[in-house]
Amino acid sequence: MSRPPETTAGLPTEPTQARRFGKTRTAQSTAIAEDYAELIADLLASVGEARPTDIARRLGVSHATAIKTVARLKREGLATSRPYRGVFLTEAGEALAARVKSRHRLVVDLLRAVGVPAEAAEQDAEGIEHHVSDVTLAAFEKYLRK
Amino acid sequence: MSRPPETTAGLPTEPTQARRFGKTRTAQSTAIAEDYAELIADLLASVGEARPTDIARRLGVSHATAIKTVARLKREGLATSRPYRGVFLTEAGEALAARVKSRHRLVVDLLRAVGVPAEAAEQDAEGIEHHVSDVTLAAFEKYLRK
DNA sequence: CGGAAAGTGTAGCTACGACTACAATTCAGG
DNA sequence: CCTGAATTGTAGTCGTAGCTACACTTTCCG
Ligand SMILES: [Mn+2]
Ligand SMILES: [Mn+2]
Ligand SMILES: [Mn+2]
Ligand SMILES: [Mn+2]
Repeated sequence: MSRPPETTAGLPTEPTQARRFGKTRTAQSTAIAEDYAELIADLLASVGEARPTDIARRLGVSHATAIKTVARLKREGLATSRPYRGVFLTEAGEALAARVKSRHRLVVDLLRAVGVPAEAAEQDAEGIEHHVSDVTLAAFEKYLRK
Repeated sequence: MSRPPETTAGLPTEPTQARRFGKTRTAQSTAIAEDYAELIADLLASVGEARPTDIARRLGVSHATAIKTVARLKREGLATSRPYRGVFLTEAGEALAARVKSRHRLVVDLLRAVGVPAEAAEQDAEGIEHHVSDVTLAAFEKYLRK
């Protein structure tokens, strides 16, 4: 019943390290979808509609890029849209947006709690949020409650 | 002397949000270079050489992928290598590796300090480390010292 | 109500990072 | 020393995410 060690000579074991890097790569591929979902939900809630141009302006990309990525979200069952109408989220898309939003808040709160200035916390959270596992998230919550 | 507001109706202001997303995108494009630099430095220190196959195994990618990315590091002045010899780091590459390594450690330490279990901390740090600004890093250090 | 402006969509390009398949080189055992 | 295994390198393909340029709708005003 002995498992292989997780580290040798300072370095983690090969399979362990490969798994970690692999998960990080996966997270990066979902990061964009998550940001789009969150932003679309925010726009729908605050403006009432999510137009490709608005999405593009918010993200700081060209409208062509935004439209292409929305097409990917549609392919993945997260969004819907019809030509010259705004973008909407499917149930799956809304669920994702909700999860992402709460994660975003939690990460910002944790950063603030350990003394990170507001603007840096907001900035860094935008990237960090996509790499925080559920286990870590739970630890953040527990820490913040105390 | 009045600056434009950073938020309106819950959402950050357009230019603010666009800047944040843009920085996150940049961070993601440098993340891979950072991990390669850190790993090559570790291999050089612990094994004495950094072979493409070893790099590939550690990262969990094919050797072809590793070789191509090393080529990019060379193009960017971070690494050197000659056919069928191992990979080495330039001064710039070593400097990057050192910075990345200390950041990695700090992020893990911070996560552990707020109660994240060891393996989750290691896993998540691998992604988070690329999105932690100097300001946040300084805050982490200060928090850990107390 | 008819344009012009704004918004939307498409085409075609680049760069990156991943892969497989195959070619070339190095290196160890016999 | 020579030959086969391991390593290294290269070619070609895919998907994602950017961009600009251009075409097509919609919408808003005069
Ligand atoms: Mn984000
Ligand atoms: Mn976010
Ligand atoms: Mn990393
Ligand atoms: Mn790292």
